[in-house]
Amino acid sequence: MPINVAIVEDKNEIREGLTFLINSSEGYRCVGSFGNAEDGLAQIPQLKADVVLMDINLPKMNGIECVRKLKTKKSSIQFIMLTVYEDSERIFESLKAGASGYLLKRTPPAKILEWIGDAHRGGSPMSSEIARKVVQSFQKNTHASPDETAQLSARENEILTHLAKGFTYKEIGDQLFISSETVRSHLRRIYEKLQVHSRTEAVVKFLTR
Amino acid sequence: MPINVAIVEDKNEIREGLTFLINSSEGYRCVGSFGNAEDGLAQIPQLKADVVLMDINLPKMNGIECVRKLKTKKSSIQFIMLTVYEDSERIFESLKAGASGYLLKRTPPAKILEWIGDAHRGGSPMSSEIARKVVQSFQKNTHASPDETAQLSARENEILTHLAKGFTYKEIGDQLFISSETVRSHLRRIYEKLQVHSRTEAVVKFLTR
DNA sequence: TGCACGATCACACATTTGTGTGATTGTCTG
DNA sequence: CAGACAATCACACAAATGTGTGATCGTGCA
Repeated sequence: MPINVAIVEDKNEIREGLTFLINSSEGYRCVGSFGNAEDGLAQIPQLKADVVLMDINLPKMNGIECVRKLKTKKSSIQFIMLTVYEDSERIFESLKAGASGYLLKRTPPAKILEWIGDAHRGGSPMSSEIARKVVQSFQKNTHASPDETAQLSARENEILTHLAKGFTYKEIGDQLFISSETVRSHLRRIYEKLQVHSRTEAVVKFLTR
Repeated sequence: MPINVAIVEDKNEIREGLTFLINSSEGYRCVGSFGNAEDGLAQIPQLKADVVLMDINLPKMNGIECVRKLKTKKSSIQFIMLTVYEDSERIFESLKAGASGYLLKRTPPAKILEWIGDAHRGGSPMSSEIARKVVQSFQKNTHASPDETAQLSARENEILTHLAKGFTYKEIGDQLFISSETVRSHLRRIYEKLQVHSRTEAVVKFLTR
């Protein structure tokens, strides 16, 4: 059973090149190719596609929007963005929309087949430049500051976790089977350690740590 | 100028295998190999290493901790985790610690050289199984909920941004040149739209949106 | 054995917040 | 032009929060 691939790409030359590449390779079959997002959106759900190669820059609806819509209809399809854009914004938007891979068009054709297989097996093929951008956002969102939350005891962390869900002292106390006064005691220490003076500040430090 | 590589790996066989692989390849040179994190931590800063291959499971200090410490000392070195662990927790911890790549040990040796080059050129080599885990966390953290924060007006967003920094009503008013009463008015509408009843809940929705 | 420290609880008081009930002004749109 | 709506401000009162100043109990460690 070959891997069924569909293509959405507006440049004829590239689209035909990819179609030829896929059809002439053992184990791969191109089951459809479209020059715009609208056609792809209408036809792809009927095809037995396993993997879709999606260009981002398309005439009307862009490829990211197209993935978003298709993914909600047929979540089993794996989408690989195939594009020239290297900026973080487009990468993240694509991944959020449900794409599992993101490749630059300058990827050598031979590699593309490998990536398609990867995606089909549940991997997330990414050019390593792209992966770096993703990793960086990861590092920014998590690492960054000295992280004072590290000095908190297990119990204090537990309290803070509940605080970060918006519960009042009383509610937290009820859930942890302690009095609200105790919760306040813990909070006092937490504020001291985090050097803050309100729930909100504490929660911000906790969530963005 | 070859790429200088150092290795931290406790299994003699693997360490020697990697050393041989690197030294027998054009353009690569192994400038050091260590059987534990402590030795690596002490020696690597003196070596002119470009890329370090780091095992995670080491006798005393683990590889993630070792990367964290080395990265603060010599941030120009690129670290690639080379391990058997495939669980999200270790992957994320490594990336947060400053690793730029994460490869599974079952990666074919030939590929490893390619990955080292990738890392050296500023990429983030990752086995596609690993990339998938990273992408998934990305999708979870961003996508997900209906995002009620979308309905907020520009001004309301501004207020919320300040609120999320932990300022009191008075402080926010001063910064935006409006009275604290007005801030309270805005907050009232914000709470309504977000369906919450406290600053903390609002901030949580805002930060995790 | 003694002491530091985390976890628990209590009371008091000032401040901040959440919310009900208003009002005024400007802008945009059908 | 009327009506919707965002932005501004005011007053009042109850509830929640922040903080000072205590106490008790258990566990680990020097």
